[in-house]
Amino acid sequence: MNKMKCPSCGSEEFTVDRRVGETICKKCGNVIDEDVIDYGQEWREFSSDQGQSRRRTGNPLTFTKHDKGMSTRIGKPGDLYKVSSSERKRFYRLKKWQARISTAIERNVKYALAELRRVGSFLNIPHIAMEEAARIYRSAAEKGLVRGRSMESVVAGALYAACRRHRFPRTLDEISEAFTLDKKEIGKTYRFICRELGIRILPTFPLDYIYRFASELKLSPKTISKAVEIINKAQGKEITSGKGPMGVAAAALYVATLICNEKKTQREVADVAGVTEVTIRNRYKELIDRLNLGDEIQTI
DNA sequence: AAGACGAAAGTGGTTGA
DNA sequence: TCAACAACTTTCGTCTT
Repeated sequence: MNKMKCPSCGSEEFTVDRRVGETICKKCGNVIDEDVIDYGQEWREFSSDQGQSRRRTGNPLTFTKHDKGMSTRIGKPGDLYKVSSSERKRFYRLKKWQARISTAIERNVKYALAELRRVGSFLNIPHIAMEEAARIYRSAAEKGLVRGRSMESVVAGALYAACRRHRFPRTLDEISEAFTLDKKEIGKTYRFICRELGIRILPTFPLDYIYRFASELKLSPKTISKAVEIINKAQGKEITSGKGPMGVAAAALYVATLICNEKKTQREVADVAGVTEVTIRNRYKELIDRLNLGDEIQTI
């Protein structure tokens, strides 16, 4: 191993920031080298077999880049003029082919992922769910499921599915608003791609929604924990099964605000939860009856 | 005047024959 | 493929604060 020297101060000590792939001089902070290999691994090993087969170098694989971050480009922009004129012809041809290899699917996925990133940052989707959504979209595109449907609706469906899978559910309302798409259409494509790709989506739980709704309503921690308590009790008594989880979450929050003297109107709660006041009323009546919450509300 | 309540009719999706 | 169905929505009139 030959020793590197910092060109500006001559120091031989460096730190390597593996996350961004930079080698930095310890003394003067000069960036000596960029794009160094990340020695970490982005995959998980469940057995030594798997570990062997997955071992590789390069940037981490990611599904949120259309080529999974593994693109190969023939020639940087300026390279064409560094070779002799006879070579240049061949070089040019290779470049052209490279462009052609990028098929219609790749192009489509590229645009789709751009859209996905836009909406993802708008809705603050966790990274893991974004990766999942990208993966689902890619599979859908490769199976030709996008044909006959709008690209956006498939992206939206993939995102919806990914969010639910990772227990960060977004409501169809939120997603349809972000995409400016019809709710029904997203629901339809969502079900379609889940069926075709064999994705099994479990029903969501009221608890998955509580924290997000609560923070949108700017509720105090005390009220939130009360709502969580109510949900847990309700689930124990099987009041929640078969009911829409968002309605249950909304009702629990509404009751919690009454108990903790932090009143919100049914309208306010209904709006953030994407259900109607009527649903809240129906649910919260059941909650009060079955959990004997009546006394708690009166003893404020 | 705003919020809560509840009845009644309508919606879209699921299920089972 | 169709009808029954459960949950939820929309709409609207009434009561309460």
